[in-house]
Amino acid sequence: MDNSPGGAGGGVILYAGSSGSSSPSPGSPSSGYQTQSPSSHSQPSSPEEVTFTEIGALKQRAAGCNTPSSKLVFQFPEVYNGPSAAATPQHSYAHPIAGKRPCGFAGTFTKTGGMVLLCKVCGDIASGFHYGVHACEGCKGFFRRSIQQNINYKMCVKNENCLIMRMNRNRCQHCRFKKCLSVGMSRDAVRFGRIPKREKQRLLDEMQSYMNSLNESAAMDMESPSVRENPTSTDETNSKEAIGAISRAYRNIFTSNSSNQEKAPKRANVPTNNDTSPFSQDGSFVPVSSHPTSAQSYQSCPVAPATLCPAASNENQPSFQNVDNNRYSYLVSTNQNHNQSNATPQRGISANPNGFRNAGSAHNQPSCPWKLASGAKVLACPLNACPVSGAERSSQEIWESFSQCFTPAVKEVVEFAKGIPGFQELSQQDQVMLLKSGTFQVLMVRFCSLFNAKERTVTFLNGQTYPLSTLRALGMGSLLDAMFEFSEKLGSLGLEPDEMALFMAVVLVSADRSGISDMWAVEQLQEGLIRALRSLITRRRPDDTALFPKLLLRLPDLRTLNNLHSDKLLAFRIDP
Amino acid sequence: MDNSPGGAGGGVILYAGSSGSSSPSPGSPSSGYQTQSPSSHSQPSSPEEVTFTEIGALKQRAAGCNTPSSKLVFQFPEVYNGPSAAATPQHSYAHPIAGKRPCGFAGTFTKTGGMVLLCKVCGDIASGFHYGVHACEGCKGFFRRSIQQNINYKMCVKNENCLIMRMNRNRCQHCRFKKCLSVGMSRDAVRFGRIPKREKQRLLDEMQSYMNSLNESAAMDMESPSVRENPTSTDETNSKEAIGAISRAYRNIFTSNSSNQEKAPKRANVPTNNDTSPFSQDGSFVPVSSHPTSAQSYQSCPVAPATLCPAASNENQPSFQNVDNNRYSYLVSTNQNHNQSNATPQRGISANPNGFRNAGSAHNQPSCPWKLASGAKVLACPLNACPVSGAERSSQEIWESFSQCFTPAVKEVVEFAKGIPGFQELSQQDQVMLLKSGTFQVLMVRFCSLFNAKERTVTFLNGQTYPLSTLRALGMGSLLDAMFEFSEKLGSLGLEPDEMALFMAVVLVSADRSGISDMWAVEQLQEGLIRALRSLITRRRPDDTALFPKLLLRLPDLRTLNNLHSDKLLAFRIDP
DNA sequence: CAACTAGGTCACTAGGTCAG
DNA sequence: CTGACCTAGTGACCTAGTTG
Repeated sequence: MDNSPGGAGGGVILYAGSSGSSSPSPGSPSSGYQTQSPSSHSQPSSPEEVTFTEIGALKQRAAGCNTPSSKLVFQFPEVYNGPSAAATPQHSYAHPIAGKRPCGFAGTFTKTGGMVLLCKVCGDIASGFHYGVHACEGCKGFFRRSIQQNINYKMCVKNENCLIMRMNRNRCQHCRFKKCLSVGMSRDAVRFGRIPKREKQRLLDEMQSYMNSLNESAAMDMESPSVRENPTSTDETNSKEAIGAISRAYRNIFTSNSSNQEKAPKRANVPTNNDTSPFSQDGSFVPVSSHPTSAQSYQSCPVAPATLCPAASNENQPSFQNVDNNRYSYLVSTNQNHNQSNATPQRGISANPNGFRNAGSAHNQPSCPWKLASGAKVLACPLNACPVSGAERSSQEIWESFSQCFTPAVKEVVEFAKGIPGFQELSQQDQVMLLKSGTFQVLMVRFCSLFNAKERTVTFLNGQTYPLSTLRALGMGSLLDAMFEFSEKLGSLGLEPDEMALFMAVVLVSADRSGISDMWAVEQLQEGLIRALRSLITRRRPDDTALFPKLLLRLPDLRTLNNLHSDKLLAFRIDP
Repeated sequence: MDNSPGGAGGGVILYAGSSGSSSPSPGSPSSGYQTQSPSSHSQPSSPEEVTFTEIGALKQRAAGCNTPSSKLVFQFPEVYNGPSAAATPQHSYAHPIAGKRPCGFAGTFTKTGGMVLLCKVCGDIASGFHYGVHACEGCKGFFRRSIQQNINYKMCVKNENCLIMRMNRNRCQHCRFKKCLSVGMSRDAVRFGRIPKREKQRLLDEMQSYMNSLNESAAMDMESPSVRENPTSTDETNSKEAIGAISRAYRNIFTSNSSNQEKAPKRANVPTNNDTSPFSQDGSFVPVSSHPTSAQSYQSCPVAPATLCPAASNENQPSFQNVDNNRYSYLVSTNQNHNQSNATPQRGISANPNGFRNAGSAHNQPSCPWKLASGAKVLACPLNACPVSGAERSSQEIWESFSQCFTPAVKEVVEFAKGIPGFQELSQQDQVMLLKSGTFQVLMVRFCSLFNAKERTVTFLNGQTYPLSTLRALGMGSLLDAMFEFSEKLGSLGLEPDEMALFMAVVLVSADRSGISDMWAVEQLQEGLIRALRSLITRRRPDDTALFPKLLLRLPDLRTLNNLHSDKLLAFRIDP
């Protein structure tokens, strides 16, 4: 059973904060269920607080941190304090519901304790351990019906490797059932009765260590990374070496599927969809984070969180800064495959387009914040799975799922940065600062091709392509236009992959300087990279002397985009 | 969580009357919808009629209903208690779903407890939550076909901003599909299974608070006045008498300056408008609040919701839109003092940069400058003195001053109603109910000339004229467009003052029927008025047999406008 | 007993149909 | 092509039953 990383059965773990906020997730079982005993029902129903996920909340809190430098780690919820240790008692939330849990976590998972388990099949919030696996009510019911009636679903219309996520789990029964089996669902694996303490403890321990590792790794990714490979070292690498190293990093990280992206982002309208997914299939994603689930990621993520959002940097206000950082948004990564509904409506199933998985909650959507008419929320960021969210989703949910979408992309940027000769020689703090203010810009460059200036369309991560007019109608105004403009300009330069890679490196080290402690080192690095870029370009196109300066002129544009983007994000976060 | 905006996704809410019966929804799926047992119906007074009929369409569906004839009405909720009288019960819903509402409402309509949701795309009655949005069978099917077949509709022949309404939804596929996307329809947003209780409860709560707020404000204005004088008497007035009386009331009340208005608002460019009075100014538009219907708005949509009046923007939510708005420059209004910093940056008084003409004097609106920058609030209703309020004013203040603006207009409608032969014969409660649901519609007709379709401008009460484009930039989208469209249509009919007066009377008595205790009396009154209207028109233009039906076809449009308007208002009230 | 889950229920919806 | 209806599912909740 469990394969899951998590061990216990395998659900993906998400921690919830305690606070009360609430978000129940949409699909989640929310309160109801779990709730404790029936008796407890008495309570008002759900208190809202039950929330699980609170991601949002966490996020926020995380935001609070100021420490720029450090880690972006977040704090976790109280929950974790001491991990192993005695701990648990810690959080005692006052939570109503929670209240009842004796120990901290204990009990609960699901709700209160602080953590939430995700369905191993689709990533929605699990309502319990069903048929040997942590699964949501939907997958539980689906599996039940499947075996009870011994249904033979009709063949998958695609390649039998549909990625099953909450939002698309109903599109391919064949693959859904297959996924159920693959994650270990079985009538033979049924477990009744209360969870043995032993197992519970094990789960907790795992979570803890998981959390710890997350923190560490995250932090590491940014900070200490230096350690690892590529000790390229010398800061004096010459241009050729730098070019080679950067191109390699670019290729390995952004282009390969390793992560999960597809390669080159396709250009927007790509009609074809190939099927896609390079991603591993299922599990794939999930693990994306290696563990992590997204949820956390944010928080923790060291990476991400902070990093991104560069935007903030510009602002003066500190406070906002943090805010922004956390909220970053982003464009996605890649892989897209395209199949989208609108765009390519081909039938039902889409593959999952995005490679991002959705972890939990909600459905999808996400991204850039815009709202629409009635209750829909627009977060039309290409990184998002879908530009508009139904009204039924809370802002938190949307944010959450959005963040799941962009987290992988952010991590890749971090990896890419580590591949830049000399980057790891900077102090950890400075590395973090540059990433904070430059991630968005790097992503903008990277995903430039998602914006098809000619066709006036934008392809989202999930592969869906929307006409600019539509998005604009959704309220995406200036930012979108600015992105298009930028993409058009950059695209017209016709850069080769290696040139693009180098340019991205330049962009990163040219990011906002505020907060940099060793300015000189950064500038040296920048100079070297710019030199390399010029040499590469000049060498390749001796006649086109204008290209290099044109490229540099894109930097101010990126800065502006960064600001616009930050504003939007901030706005969304504050007032979704 | 969910967000909100609509709660559940956002449909527009309509309350249905109690009874249960019927109706239901057209397309409804079988099972579900409906209702409860008849038994429960017990309640209320109103007989069953739940009809919403919007004239046309609804009718059909509505067929079930009993009330045959007429009405277009929808029902209102119980919400209103009687103002005056003791009567109404309040609604406290005990359980949402439950069948019985303590009060009047009882029946359930569609899903949620007692209310009917409107399609977010076209405003028709929604058959459920499809593709993430409350939608009617038509839009659901249209969207399904669109994505399944990946249809690329041919370009809009107009400006790609066709207003999609039930009546014209099939006129432009391009815009209809666009609207579907903009309201959030997506294959990724599909939700299966039953509605989580929590969500349902939330929806109900929202409705309730909405209703309450409506009651307060609306009720107030209307209630008391109705009572008095003029026992006109006979209910049997013949057409001529009725015509005479109504024309007189129209002339005395709407045309004269008696009230206090300032003089004629200028007509901005209003070309034609016959006679018309310049309305008094003040009162104008608004108030819709009366009640209406739809409520919901979910929370507002943030974005663009657009519709009407009130667009709100405020600090809190800055969604992108706001952001955009912020960048908007202000226009200022006029005379007023401006003191705000943001507001009028430019010189002190600025002329109006944008072309607005300023006519009148000002009123009070303190800040009219639209600034939108930081906290500006937009409440761009023609009845308002100024479309935008500075951030320094609280929502409450804005609401209050706005209410001062429209109160006179509302009172005039009440006076006019009293002048309608037979109106005062109705019970006080029924008078109030009709006024609640019909005041906005009457005002819409009355102030039709404020909308200059040719010039594409809107003249506010205070005499200022603004171009449509400017208002649209402030976030007033669909409602404004809908109002323009309506004005254009009505204006093209070229009614004479007396015809207009009679039409207004018909509009009033044709308003939402919910909550009416003596339906028969109302219907009789309506019949008589319609007869009078037909006779007047026919007599005057024997050749134009199409005019009368055309006029009646405006009623559904008014209903739609009422809904749109209510949404906006609600949105503003909930989230200014 | 209390903590849990398999199954049952039935409130709901995606899609298919086919008359209009 | 549109949209009223119908059917096969879906999944939120509940409860009987299991286990510590």
